[in-house]
Amino acid sequence: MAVTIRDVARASGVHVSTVSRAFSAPHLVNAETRTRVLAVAEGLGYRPNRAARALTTGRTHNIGLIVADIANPFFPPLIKAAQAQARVHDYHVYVADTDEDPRTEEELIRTLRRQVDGVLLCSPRLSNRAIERLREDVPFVVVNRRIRGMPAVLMDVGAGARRALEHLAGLGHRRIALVLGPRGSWTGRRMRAAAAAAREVEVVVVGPNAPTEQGGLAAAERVLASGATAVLAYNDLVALGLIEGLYERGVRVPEDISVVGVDDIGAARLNRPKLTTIAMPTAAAGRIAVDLLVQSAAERAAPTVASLDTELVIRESTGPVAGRRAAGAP
Amino acid sequence: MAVTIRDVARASGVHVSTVSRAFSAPHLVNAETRTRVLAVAEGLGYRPNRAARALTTGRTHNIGLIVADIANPFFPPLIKAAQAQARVHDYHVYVADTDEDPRTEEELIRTLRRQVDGVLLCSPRLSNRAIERLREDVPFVVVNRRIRGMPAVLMDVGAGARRALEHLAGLGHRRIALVLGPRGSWTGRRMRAAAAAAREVEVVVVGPNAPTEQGGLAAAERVLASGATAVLAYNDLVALGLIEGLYERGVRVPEDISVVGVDDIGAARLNRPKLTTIAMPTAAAGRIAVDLLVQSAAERAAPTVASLDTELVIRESTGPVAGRRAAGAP
DNA sequence: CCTTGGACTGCAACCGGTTGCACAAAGTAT
DNA sequence: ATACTTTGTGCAACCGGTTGCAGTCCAAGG
Repeated sequence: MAVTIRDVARASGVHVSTVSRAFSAPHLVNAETRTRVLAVAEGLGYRPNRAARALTTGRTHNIGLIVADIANPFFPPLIKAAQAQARVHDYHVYVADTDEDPRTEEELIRTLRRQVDGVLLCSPRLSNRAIERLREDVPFVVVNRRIRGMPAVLMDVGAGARRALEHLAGLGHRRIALVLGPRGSWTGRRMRAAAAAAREVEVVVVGPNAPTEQGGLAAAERVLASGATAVLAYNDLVALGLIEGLYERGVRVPEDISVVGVDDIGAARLNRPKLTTIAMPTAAAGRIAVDLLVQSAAERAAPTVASLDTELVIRESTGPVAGRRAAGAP
Repeated sequence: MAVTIRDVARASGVHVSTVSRAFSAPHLVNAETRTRVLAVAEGLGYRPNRAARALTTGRTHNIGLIVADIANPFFPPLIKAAQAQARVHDYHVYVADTDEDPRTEEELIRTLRRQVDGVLLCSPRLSNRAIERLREDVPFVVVNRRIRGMPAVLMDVGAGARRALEHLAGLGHRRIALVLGPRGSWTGRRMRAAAAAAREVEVVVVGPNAPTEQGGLAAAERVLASGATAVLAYNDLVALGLIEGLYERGVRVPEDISVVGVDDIGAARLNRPKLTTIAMPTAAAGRIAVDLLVQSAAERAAPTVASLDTELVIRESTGPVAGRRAAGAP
């Protein structure tokens, strides 16, 4: 059916092992033999069968990319970058979605385990303990989670949150609601820590919530009840949902309440008011995570942790606190 | 290293072939032998190696999913659904992004060819001829493209565009700009056909454009020059970019110009004004496409073409033509 | 001239499963 | 009791590559 290494060997009058080496160990074969073999292979449209190769070498040249929700706009740029970078290393990427469910996540890792050289775990919902157990079976690189002894790519939301709180404080806000996402989220904890350390502002926590527009929408009531004049939301979806919920209740953003999101998804730029948000370097994270994975699959280097900077992008959803504005414009 | 079928065979006192059959041909093995073997396998944490299995059976249980741009919000719901449905059939999904480049697309298909049982081509940029040539090597299912003799999942944008034009005509619009996407797009052609067939409205074509916010933004000038009072955009991103561009020029939506998008991406609901748009059943398309692929890989049935309905979702970006409104509210 | 070593290439085992075939045991028809 | 099925299992070849080992050829060194 498909053209195999034996077809190439026959057509070029050498043994299969020579063909094999022409592809995967060029220095072991005579230069002109090699070019001849490659030419024949090209002519026949031969491509090595990766499954067969994986069987002997133990390297599949596949990586698994596991995310909680592909449709969450935070992930696609990361997936895109990871997939592109994987191609650079001649790797293919399995993408799998856990639907935010830790059990699905674990099962996914188990089935993927033997078909990949490593797994990229993006904002995993699994416990540290579970992840450490599974790591016996397959190398991991985690994104936005810190697990000791495990390579990771972190985005510095803590610093971003700090800057956001300063920004809000500078606008005169003194009581700020932190609208969190799912329980046990690493980024959520970083935001919480930043909030706890903040001087001059008082932070009230609202949550946990679903990390979606719905979650934000549902949190609107409690945000109003909290008496906060500004909000730092778990992510942009929550922020946008929240703005929608506030709007429905006749509360204006930023006139009545300021809102800051996290991620800088496309909709943050498109929405009106345009969202002030902490931009996450998702594409860079995807690229670097793949590099770490490929590298950690190849060598036994010490696990690297990359920390990427975030950036506060100030747009239209934040403004001076209501009282101050009135005072400023007599 | 990893536990293999031989480990299981040894531990349960049977031959490897019996273990193999316990998994993949249950009816050929004694019921109690089978349960014993499965129990041992479970205890050892055995999972069959798919690469090895693929080698003999010729079925990889992988499918390739090729899209032009993962980050384009049209695709993630489709990818998510496809991936979930694949799991139902015990398939894994490679996701690959062509960056809108036909050459990349072709190369991707070539490298994936032997590692998958079939490829899902979503809104391919490749020519029909090229696709027909490649199909010798691997079964395809195409989404939003019609190629004779090839299974396909189509979303009926034509009907959607017709309804959108009727909706606009009903609001008094007589001159409508059709802001297209990339040259040679199937959905673009359907929209064009629907526009050409429209009675009572005059349609002017603006394009081609990039299928992105940038494309829409860049088209704003030409839309204004066209003298149209309403716009049907290639997709929601273009529509949102266009609205932004109009807004920058002091033109209001829907007060001055009405805009209809296509896709119903998340941002369409979040944007203000909320976008009137033709909702595409992307999740259903992903699910059905996988079913067709799995089925066409298994049997040699006649290629099926599934056509899915679209729905016009009327929100806030469309309204009565400016003159009429004035007349209606004296 | 013989030895040594390097550069190539072939041979064959092996990776982890699947599957056609042979065969034994048990059940059924005659 | 004999012949014929049926059922369950083992044997071994095979899928398409990789790789350690051995053998050949030739150039350089002694």
